[in-house]
Amino acid sequence: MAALTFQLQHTDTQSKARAGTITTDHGEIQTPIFMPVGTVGSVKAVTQQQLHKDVQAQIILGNTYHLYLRPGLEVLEAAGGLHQLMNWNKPILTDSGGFQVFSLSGVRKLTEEGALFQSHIDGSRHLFTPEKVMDIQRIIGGDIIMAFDECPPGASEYKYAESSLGLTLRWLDRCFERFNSTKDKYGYTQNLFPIVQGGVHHDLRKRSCEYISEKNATGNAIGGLSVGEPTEKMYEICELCCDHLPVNKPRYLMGVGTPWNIVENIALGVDMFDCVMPTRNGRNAMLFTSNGVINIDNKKWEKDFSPIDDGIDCEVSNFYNKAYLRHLMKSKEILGLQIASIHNLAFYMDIVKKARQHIIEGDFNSWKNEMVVKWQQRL
RNA sequence: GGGUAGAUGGCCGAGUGGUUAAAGGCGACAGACUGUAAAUCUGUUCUCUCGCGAGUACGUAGGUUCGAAUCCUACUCUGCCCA
Repeated sequence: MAALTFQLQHTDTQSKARAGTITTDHGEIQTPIFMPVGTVGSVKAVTQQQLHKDVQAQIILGNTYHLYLRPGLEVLEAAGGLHQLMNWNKPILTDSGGFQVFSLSGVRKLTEEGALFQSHIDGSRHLFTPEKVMDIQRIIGGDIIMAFDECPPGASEYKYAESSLGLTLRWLDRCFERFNSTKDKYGYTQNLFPIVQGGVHHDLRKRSCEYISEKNATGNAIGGLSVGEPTEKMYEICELCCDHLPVNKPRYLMGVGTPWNIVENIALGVDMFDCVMPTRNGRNAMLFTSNGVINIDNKKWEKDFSPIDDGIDCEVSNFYNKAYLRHLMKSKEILGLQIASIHNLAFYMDIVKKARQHIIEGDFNSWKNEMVVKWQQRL
């Protein structure tokens, strides 16, 4: 059992895109990669079998905050970790709950010590400290676990972003200290990824990257983007971060994004992505396809019996037609949510798979520029 | 045949003299969603007009009144009860 490694195989000449292979104790991950989000130990509406066969997921996410509240550490530990509980034998990455510090802002309080949350389930109070978050993630058993950070809103002023970053970096030291003084819980190696913060401010981001690089982690993450700032700002900051993070370690851009966001950020040097968009928007009738964006609820699809998407290698997307999926969604049939989620995830996986091919073949940039226009079209 | 309750916008259903183009729900039609408090949320939904506004509307036909979905009369239809 060994720490995560990253083998860089190709670097694009026209852009900063890279193709590589991450090796974990639960198998390999071909990068660039998209990681479906399975917050509570479930990629919503998609079975593990479907994740393997139809989506062809290589790694999925879980969330510390949610799993800690339910099913709770006792169950997770008794199961032998999340892999065992959900029968998922490929890699898992767990987010730290840092994003919940941001998104549950109505029910939490921040201090130097940590973040005091009020459970959205029963209102009970829980203190998350960097140490506790490391301990919880050890028990959940993610192959990759994330540092506990604060994710300030995209519009944050310099002063707030600076003090927030200070807190995040102090928390980072405590995360590593705890992580390094505890052991892998289930026999395979767990890896801690630190997270760059600093809002939209260049010097803060640069300082953050430098600080984080010194940790010499097996991979690094960029957080605090696509949280309200303009898209161009996101690209600008992302590029700056990529330029200041180690070349030979995977770079993970957290929470991004649309299909076009993903290929644009691949072009800037990002290797890993996660986002709720394919599943959440899928459940809400928005389909991302090879030809553009579809709101499958729209009347125009009522009698369109063509496949949801025959431009990707996914049996579900090829098999079901638009009129049927519209009917299912309008009827609030559970099958509709499943099909939409599987299709969107398969499309996302297809994007990163093709991106990788084009990076290796050397025509990534022109392919990307063509696809970005095509995918954004509203059908 | 007798009695009784009722008839409201695509549907269900509030409203019993003016603040009612008419609550609410459903349906329909759009929109939003980026490390998931989201199978959620928002908007529109009589006609004409970009809008201001105007015109038609609460079974049908009359009537009372300054004013009626709301009161009166007749009719039509529907539910229920009794024969």
